[in-house]
Amino acid sequence: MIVSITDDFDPGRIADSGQCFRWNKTGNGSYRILAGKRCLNLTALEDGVEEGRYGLDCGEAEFAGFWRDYFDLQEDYQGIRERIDPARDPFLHEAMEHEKGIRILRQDPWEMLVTFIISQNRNIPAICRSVELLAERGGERMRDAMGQEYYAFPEPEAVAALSEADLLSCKLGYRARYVHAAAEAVLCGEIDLYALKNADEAAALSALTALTGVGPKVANCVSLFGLHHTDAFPIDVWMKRILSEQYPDGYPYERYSPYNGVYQQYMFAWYRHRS
DNA sequence: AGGCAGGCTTTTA
DNA sequence: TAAAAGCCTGCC
Repeated sequence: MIVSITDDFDPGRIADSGQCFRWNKTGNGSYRILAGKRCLNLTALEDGVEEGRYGLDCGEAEFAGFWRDYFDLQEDYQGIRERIDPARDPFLHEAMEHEKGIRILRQDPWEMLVTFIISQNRNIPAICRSVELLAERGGERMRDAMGQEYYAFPEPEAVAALSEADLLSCKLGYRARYVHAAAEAVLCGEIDLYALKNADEAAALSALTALTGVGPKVANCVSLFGLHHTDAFPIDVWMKRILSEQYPDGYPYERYSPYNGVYQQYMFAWYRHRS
């Protein structure tokens, strides 16, 4: 099917934003997107008809039932950008001008929990490789609409069933036991990730950080990318630099609520591209 | 109590 | 060799 997207939407910037690790570039303006058990092949159409047209290898029902929500298409990102006064916050304004097109995907909380546990102390290529290896070890083998093979993201049951050697072979290192513990915690009901979607932000963060290997940074990433709590504000080494360099007198969290996490994404991406 | 140093697997530049 | 979307443990 073909879809027209008029609001901010730049697949290249989303793929590069560090919120998803299973978007593979397959051509000029084309991406193969894996999410949970699903796969979507997306291509930007340069047919001169109008801007923002994309070809998708799924039908209307699949799009309406899953992908529209996944891309957060009901949200108005242009409106979120326009809340910022350029004179009052020139750095954020500059970041948004350069990184326009980023959206906060509505990804699966379990997938985000495991992915961001894996992310700690690693760079993006290494994270992608480990996630892919984990999917190969524990995920169901699937075929997309074109018959191409891929692996679903493994369910908690499958991850819990993997041996320590299996997990170590995914290049997880010391994170292997954290991933296994997270699977056990979900299985035994120690944490209910889906219930956290409706919990308030503080409750979600404290439930997440109670898990072994999950600190404030990972918990905020899971909250922002997996629970779609748009006020969650992950602070990593890059954001620490941004906050100290650009906001020495403090960052206006209150003023930017409830979209702190969205603004964080623009700043994070821009700071990395600029330096 | 709360802050801080050191260690941790592996990959990448 | 240092750094990478960090966290845990032990020590003070």
